[in-house]
Amino acid sequence: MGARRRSRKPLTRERILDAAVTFADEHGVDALTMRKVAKALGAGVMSLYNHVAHKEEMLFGMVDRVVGEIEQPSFDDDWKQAMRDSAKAAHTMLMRHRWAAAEWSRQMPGPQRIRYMDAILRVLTDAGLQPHVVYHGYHAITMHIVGFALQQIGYEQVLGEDFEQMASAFLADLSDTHPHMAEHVRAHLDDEDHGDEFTFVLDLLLDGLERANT
Amino acid sequence: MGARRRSRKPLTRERILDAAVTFADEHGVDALTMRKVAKALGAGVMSLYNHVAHKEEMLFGMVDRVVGEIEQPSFDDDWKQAMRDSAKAAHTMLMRHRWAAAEWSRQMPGPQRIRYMDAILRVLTDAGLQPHVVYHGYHAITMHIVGFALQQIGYEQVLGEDFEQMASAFLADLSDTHPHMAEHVRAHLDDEDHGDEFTFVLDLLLDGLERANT
DNA sequence: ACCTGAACACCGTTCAAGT
DNA sequence: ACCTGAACACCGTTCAAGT
Repeated sequence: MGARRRSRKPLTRERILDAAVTFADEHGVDALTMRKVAKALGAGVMSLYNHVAHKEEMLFGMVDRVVGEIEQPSFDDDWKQAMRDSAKAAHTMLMRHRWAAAEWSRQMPGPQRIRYMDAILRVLTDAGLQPHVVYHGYHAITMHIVGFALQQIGYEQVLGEDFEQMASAFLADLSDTHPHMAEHVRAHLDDEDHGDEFTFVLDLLLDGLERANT
Repeated sequence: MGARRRSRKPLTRERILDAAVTFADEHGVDALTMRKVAKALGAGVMSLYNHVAHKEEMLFGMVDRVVGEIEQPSFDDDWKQAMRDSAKAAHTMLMRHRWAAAEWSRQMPGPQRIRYMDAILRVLTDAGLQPHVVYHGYHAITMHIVGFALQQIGYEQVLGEDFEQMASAFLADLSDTHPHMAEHVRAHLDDEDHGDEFTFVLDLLLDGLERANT
């Protein structure tokens, strides 16, 4: 132990994306730096540029790489169940790579995301939904997946701060001026039943799509 | 004309946020720099720090400022119509300030956003929806608003690039390997009926909430 | 073909000094 | 109380040089 250089293997786009994803998982995407990725690989900064065009393109590759971790939906199951499982898998991935949801919404689709989209569109099409319902459904579902992850991550981030005492003072203030908001925050705090909010809203969408098809 | 210093008025948080929003609207949030905001105001960089804590806090203020531009929903109309109008107003704002949707999902709610949330929660509550439906409904609706804006902005950004010729080459490739995806892209390109996708999915949600209430 | 250090043109922010 | 320039510790990326 104690060796400084990380590896003798040659640098690769693959290895760079790996290191970058690991770093972002651990330290957040804001702390992600070309210099730090290089260091994690025991290479000079400029060596990275032989395999990625620039930082933004590296981020593009990173998102696409983690999207590839989502397992494909089943084409045999009940379509709604297949969608629920696939959405859940996507959600789990976005919670594992907490930077990925924001980046997903910033970057263009790469090969893995195109493959993912194609699979979802196929499930909806095979379910017998009309083209315009498939079209809207695809957007509604992916929006829900990414949007929900973004919101949950933001919410959990707040919880990480000086929350316990802040919350009650905040609620006291709020109760006078914004009663509905205060009630909503309270509901968040006693996080009881809404444990499966993700599925609740997803089902709202799936049922809605089914009904819109008639 | 030709005066370099922008103004003799003293620096204010208000004026700083104004300048920053205007700059971000024009040049995008990536190009937004403390130095450039200062220059736009004819002030030294460090003067900004007398009124905002740091760049991140300035961005927080910027989002909250533009959220304040969304007009409050009506409490008299049919609740669904009120929600549709309010969602439309929010969407229009997010299209006017194209950086705002991404920032909305990154920043904590400020005073204006709390006021906005409270109003929406009130509409849903007054509609007679059960607490857990209000709770889920609020999230589903705001998720749709922000998520839709993010997706539309991303999509329009792609269109701005070397698209016309790229699209057909891209489609040819795609048709073989990802037929459903190719079909979806084609549907996007003939942007016919889906003109009101935003409302279509929103109505899916509103109807779903109503039904979930029984 | 791949790797790299030096250098450039930027950043956000600290600090100490001004009024 | 507000303003500011100089300085610090970083960035991403260009370039020219190495193998």
